[in-house]
Amino acid sequence: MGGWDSVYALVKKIPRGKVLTYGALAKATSLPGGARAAGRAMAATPKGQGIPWHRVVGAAGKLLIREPYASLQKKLLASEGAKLIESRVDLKSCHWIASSARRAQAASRVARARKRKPLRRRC
DNA sequence: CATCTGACGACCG
DNA sequence: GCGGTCGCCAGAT
Repeated sequence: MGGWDSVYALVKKIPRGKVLTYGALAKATSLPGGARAAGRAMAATPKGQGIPWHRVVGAAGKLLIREPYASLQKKLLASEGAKLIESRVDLKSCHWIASSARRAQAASRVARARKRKPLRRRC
């Protein structure tokens, strides 16, 4: 195993309905080898660990993985409310940045306050 | 031990 | 916006 634990940890931290690009992920975790390493990390994602691997997409929000994972990812993202356009995700509204976790937290709080109801958590 | 293969991204035409 | 090339690295055969 490599230092991919930090990668998985960060992926787990991605808010529902948001996505992170391989490049950003690699950068955020200081992964050597860049985006490719992030991709490998995802490919090697241990199943049953509750890791939302589907929230990790390509540079332009494009879904790069192939079947059968592709359809599954689409399905999961769609169920989370992510803006899906064919095989892409609208980063404009769904891109999440680890650096702005603080801000995202605030946004999350707002969303929660808006509903005032316990939002059913998936995954 | 040598080689191949990929869940990538930046660049170029 | 799309497709081809190159660099990069780890795991599989």
